[in-house]
Amino acid sequence: MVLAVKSPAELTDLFRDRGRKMTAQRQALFAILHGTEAHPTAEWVYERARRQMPTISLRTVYQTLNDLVAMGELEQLDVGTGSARFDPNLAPHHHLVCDDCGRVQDVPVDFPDVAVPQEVAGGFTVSTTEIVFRGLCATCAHGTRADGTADRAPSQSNHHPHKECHA
Amino acid sequence: MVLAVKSPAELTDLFRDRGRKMTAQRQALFAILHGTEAHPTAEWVYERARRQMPTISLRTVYQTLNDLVAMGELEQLDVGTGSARFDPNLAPHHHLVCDDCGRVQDVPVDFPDVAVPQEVAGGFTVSTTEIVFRGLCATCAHGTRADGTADRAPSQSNHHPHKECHA
DNA sequence: TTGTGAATCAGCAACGACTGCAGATATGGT
DNA sequence: ACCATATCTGCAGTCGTTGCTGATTCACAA
Ligand SMILES: [Mn+2]
Ligand SMILES: [Mn+2]
Ligand SMILES: [Zn+2]
Ligand SMILES: [Zn+2]
Repeated sequence: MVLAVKSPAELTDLFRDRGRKMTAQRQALFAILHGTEAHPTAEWVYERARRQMPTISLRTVYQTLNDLVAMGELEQLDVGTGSARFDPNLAPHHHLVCDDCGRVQDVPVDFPDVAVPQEVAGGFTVSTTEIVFRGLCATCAHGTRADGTADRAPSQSNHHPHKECHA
Repeated sequence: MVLAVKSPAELTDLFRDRGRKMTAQRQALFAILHGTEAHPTAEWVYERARRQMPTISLRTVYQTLNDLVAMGELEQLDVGTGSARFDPNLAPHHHLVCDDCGRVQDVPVDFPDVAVPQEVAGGFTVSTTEIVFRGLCATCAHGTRADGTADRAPSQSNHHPHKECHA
């Protein structure tokens, strides 16, 4: 575990400080987020929340996740797996992404030499640097046959993540 | 200009070699792709194609772009700007992305030191490394006021690219 | 407690990007 | 010219996400 989102109590205070109300829905979502160190999608958070609160709406999950992102308590990433991932790790870091199942794993390593040389920047002002390493996770790599062909959708697959493969 | 997609004639040969037919639609699209070194979206290619061939369908544009990607003559990237970008530059390189207008610019620089250390890889097999530098392009940076606030949608804007800002 | 107004929620329609489908059309070898 | 089939067009459908709106709930005060 590297760094998780703040505790439900702390997030509650943050919301209250901003003059916002506290609701059972937010409490439930805060607890779920605090209990995971993965990179969940909105849909995954929704499924989790529904277990405790069957009437919660997907709309509210998106709303709350967006609020937390706007407050800087959660980061949103788009690694091209179809839906946005929400990252509780606020420390600067990079990611490994499985091309097959969509699993996302932190790479808490700093690469100080990575910078855009003046001559190619063309007036661009760089504020963030995101590195995505793509490949196969340990689980998906095992599905490779001796002849090198994979037993799963190969190149431009839609790589729909397997259930629970939201890490 | 770093590297453009192959000429219409060469692409035609490639298609014919694979037993595929040549059509006016493909010819038009090949010409458009060969004439741009930017990172166009399917929609942008469609608008261009429509000028010469008003009846061409967006479906055909997607089809052809997908075909070229499958043949390795074009690369597809998702930099989180809403729609896929198609990249005629097949040489390994990275990208600068404007958070405001969505402009994409090549960074033809190799960073040999960027690798995932064994201890954090967790069994992952890395096949590609993509670096995205985010910030503001020269044009969008000019819209900043003296007090530091921007005159455009700030943080979580939908960053709809300006028209023609497809570079 | 009870009242009040604003914040929030649930549900559903709509949206943008993209794909599946099927009937119409065009290609290229004979 | 003829035919088999690759391709094209148009449209419906999917997926992730957001807009809208009436109903509900919270926070605070009377
Ligand atoms: Mn992360
Ligand atoms: Mn490029
Ligand atoms: Zn995997
Ligand atoms: Zn810009």
